[in-house]
Amino acid sequence: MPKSKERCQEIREEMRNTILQKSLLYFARNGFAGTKISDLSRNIGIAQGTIYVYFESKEELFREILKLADNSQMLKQMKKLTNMPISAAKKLRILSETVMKRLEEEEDFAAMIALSTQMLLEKDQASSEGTIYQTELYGYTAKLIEQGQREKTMVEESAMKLADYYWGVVYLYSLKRLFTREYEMISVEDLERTVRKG
Amino acid sequence: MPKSKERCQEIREEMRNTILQKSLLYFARNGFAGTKISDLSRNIGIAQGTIYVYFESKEELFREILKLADNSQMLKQMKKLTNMPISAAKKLRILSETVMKRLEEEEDFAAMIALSTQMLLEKDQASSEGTIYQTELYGYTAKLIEQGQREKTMVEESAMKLADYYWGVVYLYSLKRLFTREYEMISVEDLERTVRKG
Amino acid sequence: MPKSKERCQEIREEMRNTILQKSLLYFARNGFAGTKISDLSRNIGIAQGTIYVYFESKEELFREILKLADNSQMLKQMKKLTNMPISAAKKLRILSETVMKRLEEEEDFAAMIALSTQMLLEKDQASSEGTIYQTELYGYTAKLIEQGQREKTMVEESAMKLADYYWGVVYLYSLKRLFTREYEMISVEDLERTVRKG
Amino acid sequence: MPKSKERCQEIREEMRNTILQKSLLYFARNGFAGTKISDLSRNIGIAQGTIYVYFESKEELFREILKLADNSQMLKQMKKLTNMPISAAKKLRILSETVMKRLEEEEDFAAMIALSTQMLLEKDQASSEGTIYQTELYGYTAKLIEQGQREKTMVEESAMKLADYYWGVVYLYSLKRLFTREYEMISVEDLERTVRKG
DNA sequence: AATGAATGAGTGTTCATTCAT
DNA sequence: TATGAATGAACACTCATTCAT
Repeated sequence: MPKSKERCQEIREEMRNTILQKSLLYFARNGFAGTKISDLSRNIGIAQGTIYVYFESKEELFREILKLADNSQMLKQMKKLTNMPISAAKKLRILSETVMKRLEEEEDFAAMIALSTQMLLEKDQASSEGTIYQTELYGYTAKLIEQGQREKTMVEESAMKLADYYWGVVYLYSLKRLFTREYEMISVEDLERTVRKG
Repeated sequence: MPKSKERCQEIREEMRNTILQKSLLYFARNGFAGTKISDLSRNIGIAQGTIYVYFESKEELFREILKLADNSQMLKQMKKLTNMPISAAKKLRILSETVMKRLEEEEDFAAMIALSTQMLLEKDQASSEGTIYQTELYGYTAKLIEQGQREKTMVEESAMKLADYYWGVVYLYSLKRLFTREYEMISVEDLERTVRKG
Repeated sequence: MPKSKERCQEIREEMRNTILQKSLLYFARNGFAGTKISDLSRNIGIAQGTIYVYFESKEELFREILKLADNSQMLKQMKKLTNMPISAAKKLRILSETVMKRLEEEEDFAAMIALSTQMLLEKDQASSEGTIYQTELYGYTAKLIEQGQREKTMVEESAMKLADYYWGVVYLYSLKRLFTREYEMISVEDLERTVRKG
Repeated sequence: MPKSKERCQEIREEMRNTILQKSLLYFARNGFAGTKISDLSRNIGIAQGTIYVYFESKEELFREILKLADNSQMLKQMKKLTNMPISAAKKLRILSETVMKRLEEEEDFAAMIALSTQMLLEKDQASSEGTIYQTELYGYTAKLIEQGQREKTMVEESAMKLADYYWGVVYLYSLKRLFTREYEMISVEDLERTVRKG
């Protein structure tokens, strides 16, 4: 009596997601070289071999995690925000509140930010796949800042540099979220001061 | 012409420093797990065995590097700054200018900041040796901020949190300095906005 | 309509034989170590687990295959041949024609020869089960050759050595049959020259 | 005091050859899949890691062994033999005596024949590198046989098929040499009967 | 002191086998 | 009974460390 094909597929998908999600956190905290398959599998609660049922190698697993960490969701929100008929200051507030809330509530979000920003940092090659969304995200943020500059609410400097600064600080507090138990999260206002005028 | 004892000692000291300095950069860029002794020694231009003439193990080498990265020099400047009879805003300017200048000019400084901040992040145990100075540095910075708060030039929030934020941003741009070839460094004003009032 | 016990048994027997026959070829081509259960089951067109319904282990499956490859049929023919009142030369011709015909027509025969001869080669221990028939076959062939030596049609050398030579060449062309697509099969006369006098 | 570059190179060459030679026998006897690096290194009397100092992988080691087993020496002799002003029968005798003598005296020769013939068998792709010499060897042997056919001393059949048969028998007795302790080696005359007329 | 070949414990990966469905 | 996902022991390979030179 063979298992139903559908149920099988379902189980596979479930396990694959479990591995991806747990690995996301593990890799974000320990880095690629610092992650041992033996530790990782123990952490997930499966046998080492099981990982290789779903992924060809440690490297492939890592690459798949980076795809997850592409922040396409964040990007989608940014696009929507861009087209809204409100002031840049208000847009920034919405963005910052969303980001800080997710950072607090979702450990995975922090891990995704951490990993994708690290990739952006460590690789000068613009070709790396997982970073397309990231740089696009920066682009939209820069546009938001430019609007703010026209409205005299944002600092008069290279918008791209400021966008990079803003998301850099988000990266910084993603690291804090991931590594330290007790820490003081900065406020939305603190984050906004990276780009806001007086 | 036998070498004098002193000359011998001198040569030893020289090699030891070369190893430490080159390793500092290598570890800062690749992390502890990501650094192979084989790669490291090739990068330094010596044989693998030579490292073990000067250091007992990879771990000991790393610990010695962390000692180097203790930023005692920065701390000394902070202490001096604290006692100067000038406004907090001016003190902050002096500090920020020094930091940004060193960041630009000395790659080693960036590496030291990167490593010591990472240690602070990754280890919740306050006991870790290399981080004493670091936290002391934060303490002095908090005092500076508190002065600024009394003088109404600094943001009215937990001074320790703000100090942490300030040095966090310094860490962020240390990473940029270490990893990316082309990047826009933030200005002293950008850095100061982490703690300064409008 | 519940299946009858017999029908059930029949189906079992059928599957078991399918596995044995397909495995025979697979093992003959890839060797024991070179055969993966995953590849083998894919080749047969069943799930990996199914093999373990019929056989306890890879080793047991291999042992069962060797039993199949015992060439008892060949041996029976040899016995019959031995007692026939004809010249050794004629007997040899009948044997050789049968062998070469089966080699050409039945891939399984080639696989059986290949596996059983390999066992004979690789194991010095005469105790190994699957090789009893084989050595018996060699014995009867030696007798045939001895008759030929008396009749002056066979080479005057150790009959056992010549029998071994004869079947060695059969093994050789079993390998060709198994591994190469395009090859020239030797003729019956070529084979017979291993033992026949000019 | 660094080791002299020359001595170092020498030591490396020596160890590399030891590994190659010992592995040749091990692979010939156990096949690629049946050879474990752990067993192999124990057999050689070195640590597992040492193999990877000299070869990138088990596969590369095997490829290098196949290059060794290319029988270029045998080929050279064949070329010389071809041009000698003597009868094909005499050439065949010289060839056969050389081959049988080496088979008896040099276990490595048997291993080389075994491995290179197996490669020839298992790979239909004519592109495989290690088999160039082998097929060339067959070509020269076929020429020798053709000369014999003109001189009426060799069997009147496809010369290439006969050459293949001749070397097939050599392969067969290489296997016996490698696998069995006590065996009767065929005589030079036995071997020659593969191609010689009455 | 400096070297780099050799080592073997430790890591990534495979594969025969099990087991819930 | 048949399945194929899950397992973990065994295997290939790496790398921090040692040691003869």
